[in-house]
Amino acid sequence: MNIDQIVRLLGQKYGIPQWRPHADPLSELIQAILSQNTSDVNSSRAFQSLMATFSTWEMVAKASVDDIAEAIKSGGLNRIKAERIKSILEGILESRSSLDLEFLTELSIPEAKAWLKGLHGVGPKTAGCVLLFALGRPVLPVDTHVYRVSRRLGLINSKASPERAHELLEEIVPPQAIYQFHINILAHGRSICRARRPLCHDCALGEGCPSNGHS
DNA sequence: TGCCAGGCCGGGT
DNA sequence: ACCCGGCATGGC
Repeated sequence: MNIDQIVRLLGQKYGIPQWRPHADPLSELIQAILSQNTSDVNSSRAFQSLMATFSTWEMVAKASVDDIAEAIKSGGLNRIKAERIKSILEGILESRSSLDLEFLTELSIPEAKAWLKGLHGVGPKTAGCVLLFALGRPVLPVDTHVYRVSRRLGLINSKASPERAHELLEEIVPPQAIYQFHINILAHGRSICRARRPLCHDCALGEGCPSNGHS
């Protein structure tokens, strides 16, 4: 089963998500950091609380780690995330002199990704979220669902590391299909395809799911 | 109750 | 190049 068939089957099962602009790149970055290894209920509460506590990102940059950690407490991992958010905002202010990441649109995808990953606490998944959701670039954020389900479907070698999965999947998935692939793989991974093992018997991507018949 | 959630870093092999 | 512990709250 090739990538085009999988994209089509996912589309039949979950619909074709319509592209819509998300947040500005800096807000997307903060949201992505808060979502790291955290349920979306907890992380979105933390983001709302952060916005409600501080009126601007400049205020967050000047706040103490303790105060930021308190504001995002409901998200979990709050101490380490508060340190990362503060140091990232301070770093952007120092290097760019304003808290604005729109300049990333002028960079190539590899350049923009490298710049983001240079920030402490920003890995491939977080950088990918900023590039795809805020800037509309054809980059695939490989989170646990994308990683696990892609291996289950046989799209990539089950032994590939998460880092390697990023490279492999970006070669496989057509740029124009990345957004819907990401959205629908998450839908599939959150509902049906939840088991951690690489293959299973109940992963039903319609009749053609290659995971059918495995145990 | 115990396990897990849209990662990433630092230290060890 | 991998592997692993740490980080921490809220939901089920």
